[in-house]
Amino acid sequence: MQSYTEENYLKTIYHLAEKTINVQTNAIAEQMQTKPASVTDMIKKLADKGLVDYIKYQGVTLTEIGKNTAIDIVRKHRLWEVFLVDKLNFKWDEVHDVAEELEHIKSIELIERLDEFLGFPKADPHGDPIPDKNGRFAKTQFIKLIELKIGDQGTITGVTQHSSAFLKHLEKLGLTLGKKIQISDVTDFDGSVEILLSDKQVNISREVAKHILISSNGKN
Amino acid sequence: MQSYTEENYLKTIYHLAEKTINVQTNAIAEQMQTKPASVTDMIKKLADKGLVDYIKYQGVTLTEIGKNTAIDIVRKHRLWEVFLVDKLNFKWDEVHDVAEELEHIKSIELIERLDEFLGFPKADPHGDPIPDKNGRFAKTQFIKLIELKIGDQGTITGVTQHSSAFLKHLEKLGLTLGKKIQISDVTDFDGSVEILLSDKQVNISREVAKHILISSNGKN
DNA sequence: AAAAATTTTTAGATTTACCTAAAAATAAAA
DNA sequence: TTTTATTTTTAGGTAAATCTAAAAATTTTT
Ligand SMILES: [Mn+2]
Ligand SMILES: [Mn+2]
Ligand SMILES: [Mn+2]
Ligand SMILES: [Mn+2]
Repeated sequence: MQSYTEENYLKTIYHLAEKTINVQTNAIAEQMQTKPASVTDMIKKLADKGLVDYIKYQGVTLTEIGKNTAIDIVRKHRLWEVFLVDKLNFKWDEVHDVAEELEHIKSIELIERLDEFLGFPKADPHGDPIPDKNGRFAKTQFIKLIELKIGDQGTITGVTQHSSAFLKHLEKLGLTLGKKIQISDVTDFDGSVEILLSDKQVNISREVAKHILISSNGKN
Repeated sequence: MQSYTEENYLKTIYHLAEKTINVQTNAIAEQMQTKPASVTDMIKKLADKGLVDYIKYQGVTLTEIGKNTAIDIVRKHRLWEVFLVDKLNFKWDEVHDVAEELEHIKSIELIERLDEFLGFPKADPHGDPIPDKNGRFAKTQFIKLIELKIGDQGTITGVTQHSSAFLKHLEKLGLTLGKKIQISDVTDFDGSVEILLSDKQVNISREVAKHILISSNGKN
């Protein structure tokens, strides 16, 4: 059984490991809003428990057990987010912090029944895949909106930024999950992108375009 | 903002205060499954925070703020219990431990929306009243089944014991909330009570009868 | 290959929530 | 009203998760 804190470390390491093989102490510290010295302490503890492999100065990787534990926490987090949005009518930008707490409730029965109650959803309100009870989920192969060319079409299926400010911004522009879009122009000056929606046309900054994921329906 | 632990102490003191004015250190320790010395430490801390009034060797009482905080935790606990039973199909004997964790999730918005989602229930699966968002609830005036006389009728509306063993036992006997009963006999030998249900007749021990609450529909 | 910069670890403290053992206060019995 | 029993508090310590400051290792630059 892991503590609330250990679980948060495992989840953070899991997400960071999606970018780099060996996860660095400083990266964990930044993500967890703590100090590198504290991270070193915790890494040693997790290594003792067999949840991470650790070589001094070389960063950490999750062991099989550590990875499974992390995936289970991610599963809980995303299922609770679905609950909050689908059942309690929260907006997609309001659910993260509460799910951050709910993900630590320890009851296998609870989460399996919640999964069933929600109809075994495949993705959370931000388009992220929800692992099943065996930890399996489809590795979604999305393309970043920023990488699309003029004329390309697709459907918004995810975001890589979960801050309330960012999500509210998308909401206001009408860029929500499931919306079909087409790139109508890319500005030379600042790289901002002009997007054609069914009813209107919106302009988004390069920065925003970086964090939107598109499932492409083929070129043009 | 209180810690998980402080909240549990406040809730325990609140429940104990329903029996005695001044709550004793040892009573808290027993309820919290901890040592009296630890209780003294925590009491001092709660007193410093203005959540309890405390005189050395004289026990504690909740301040207005402390009481409101406790009631809010009780509200959360009971609402989550309703959720688990009504929405996730848990049995009434399976919900306590999970609710014990869920009650500490800190989000006013969450609990208000949950309340609404559940249809503003007035009582939890054990018949205990659910405080509204202002902390108000009807002081239910139930009588213990053990106090009924032969011929008395009533409806089961609560229990004063939440252990799984006890609740499963009641379930098996068909003694669930809302059931109408009539006392058909009280055994001299061991004080056990014979109860008439709509369809059958069951015999319960004195000990069981002590923990069932009845809303009486008048004598005989 | 040194020097400089960055990253990471150690050393030593702090805070929270516990504990045991012993002392002090209060309540009950003789 | 002593003596005895019970309750409660203090004293001193532990473990988890932090922190700051300084030392050590690694990486990058010159
Ligand atoms: Mn978390
Ligand atoms: Mn999400
Ligand atoms: Mn609790
Ligand atoms: Mn209950």
